[in-house]
Amino acid sequence: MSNNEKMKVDPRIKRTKRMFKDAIISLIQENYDKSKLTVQNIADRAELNRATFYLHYQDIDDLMEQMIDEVLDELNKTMKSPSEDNQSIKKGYPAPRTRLISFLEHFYRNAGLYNVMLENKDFHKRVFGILLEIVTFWAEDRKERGRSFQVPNEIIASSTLGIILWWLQEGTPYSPSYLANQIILMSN
Amino acid sequence: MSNNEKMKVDPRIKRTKRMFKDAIISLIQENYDKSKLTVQNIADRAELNRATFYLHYQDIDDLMEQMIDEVLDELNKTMKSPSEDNQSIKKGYPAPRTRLISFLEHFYRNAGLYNVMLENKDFHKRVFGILLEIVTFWAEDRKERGRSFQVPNEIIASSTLGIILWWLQEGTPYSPSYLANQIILMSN
DNA sequence: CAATTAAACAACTTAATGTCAATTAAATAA
DNA sequence: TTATTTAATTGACATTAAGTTGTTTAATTG
Repeated sequence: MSNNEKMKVDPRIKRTKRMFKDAIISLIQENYDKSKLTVQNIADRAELNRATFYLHYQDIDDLMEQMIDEVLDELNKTMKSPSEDNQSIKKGYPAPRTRLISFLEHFYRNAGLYNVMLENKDFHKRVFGILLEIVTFWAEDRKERGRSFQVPNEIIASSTLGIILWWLQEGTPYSPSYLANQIILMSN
Repeated sequence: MSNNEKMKVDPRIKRTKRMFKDAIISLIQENYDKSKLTVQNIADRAELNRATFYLHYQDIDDLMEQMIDEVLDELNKTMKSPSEDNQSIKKGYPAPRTRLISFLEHFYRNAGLYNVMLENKDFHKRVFGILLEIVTFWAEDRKERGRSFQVPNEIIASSTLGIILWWLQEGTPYSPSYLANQIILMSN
């Protein structure tokens, strides 16, 4: 049985990991100074022993990576299920906008977490990859309708990511659908 | 006499600081793992004593900050002088594009450094501020010519920054002027 | 209940930080 | 050129964090 399957996992482990994750997020959000995060700090905030940390993670980076994997799994799920049983493929062209909105909504819901994690270069790259897929799909859609772009997909994806970064930074001042409109507007 | 004036600075200090800066840049560029940068590493690479580091900097963050200040001073200089004694103000409207190009050229010349430093949140914000100025100036220019925008300046500035980030990440695949064209194209 | 496994805790090793005093070497001004 | 100033070197030391280990306590599961 692959360890990908949902194995029954000891509830103590679930709880412990949840506590470490919550701890690091709250610390980063108030401290703002990731360079002076220590394992001791995290353990203190989680109200767990420092040694327990090493039972689950190699080091702080490892904790971050696991959090990244989780949230990206969730993002991928969000992106796949609701846009495919939508009208998207069947009706033809409301797809791109819907897809972008559900993407943005996921960011909106997890703004605090994303705002922290997008500073991580690796995470940044992976989000860019997902965005590039969206934009490519979108460009093909336009092509079919005879209105192809002059601007490379990478440029559109990276500018969209830039906007999202700023939006999170500023505390998500606009709604996901307004932002989606602005983004679509810019790419025309 | 203000310490703002160019004081004669001991050439030993200049050399030492230069060596620490070069050291940290080269380390980050190969390691890619800023979290495990140590003062000892930096001193080793600089071929200087670790204690000498503390003669000039509080800690690694302080070194980074000083580098940021320097490069932004330079950027500001680049932005001011050449666009103001150009045809810009006199002739009226070749300004915005010229301004953007000289901005991008500065990034192009210092690509390695910027690519490292843009991971720094503070630096990122300051660059965004400069870009916002450029974009605002640019929007006013359009207004005068009766073609105002529907998209907020912040959106344009952040998407431009997103493009620049990606461009640096990929090793500056396009020329500054090509990129400037793409950016201007997108904002229409 | 019995076996298993996680968490707590204390003790310890290693590595990095930050500071200091004494000395050497380089730059500059008289 | 010499004297003076100031930077850099060096080794040492105290402090703090990182990791690891062995043992005890407590929760989970069959």
